[in-house]
Amino acid sequence: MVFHALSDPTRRLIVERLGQGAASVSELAAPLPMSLPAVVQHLQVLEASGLVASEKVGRVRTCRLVVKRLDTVQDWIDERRRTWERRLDRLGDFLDEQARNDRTNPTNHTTEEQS
Amino acid sequence: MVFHALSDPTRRLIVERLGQGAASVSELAAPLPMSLPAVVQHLQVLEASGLVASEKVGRVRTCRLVVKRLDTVQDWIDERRRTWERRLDRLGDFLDEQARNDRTNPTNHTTEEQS
DNA sequence: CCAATACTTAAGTGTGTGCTTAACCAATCG
DNA sequence: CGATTGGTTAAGCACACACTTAAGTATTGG
Repeated sequence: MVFHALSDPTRRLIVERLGQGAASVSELAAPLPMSLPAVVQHLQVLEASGLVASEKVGRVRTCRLVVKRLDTVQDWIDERRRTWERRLDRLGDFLDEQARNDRTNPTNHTTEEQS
Repeated sequence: MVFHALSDPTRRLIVERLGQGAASVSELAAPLPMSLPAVVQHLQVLEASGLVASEKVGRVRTCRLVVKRLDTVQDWIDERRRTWERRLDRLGDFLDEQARNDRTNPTNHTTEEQS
């Protein structure tokens, strides 16, 4: 749900704001060009995703960023990169092998037995 | 657009698949539980976001992952973390200052002048 | 106690998204 | 050639999404 939560520009703005420290719902809503209920709906999505936590004290709900949750995205990205680099390594191995074959058996680019 | 592109599970699957190397449209579609046009639509979103590039040779379109484009997400995440840590630093400074005041002037937790 | 503040809930609306089927086009194969 | 493969285009449909306004509920300050 984290990717979905971050797919909306308004929600990313809210996350950016919360990166600078906790804030109340109306503080978050103030700079945004939409009604307060709309902001609350965004906050619900963010909270459901685990990116934001909040607690109500008196009549004011204070929201904070759950930085740890950013790992979800980070990890996914990292995994893609790792897979990609492993692929390049294998490609390198393949080319090395080809080069070896070329030296021992020029013009034949496979490893199959000769009949 | 990158965040939006990655918000869909099917598109993330496609990116994961392309992480292991380039693939044709039908290769990408084969394991997915939907029609080929649906997959093509996902590929269009991914291509518009810059995460995927493709070129057609003969009648087969080969798609590849643009790993570099993952930086967009990575950078945003990193920036959030940096902001967060700067905030914690400032909080640390504030607490240090308080501790200093506590030692020189116990019971007064502000820095204002005594009248 | 009354009014203002800080949300909260509910209901409705236009638009976007993910998918479908059907028809089509172009390259390749027997 | 005609059939198959690989992909594209178009139209339509159901549901999700980002909002809105209106009406509520607590909490708090005067």
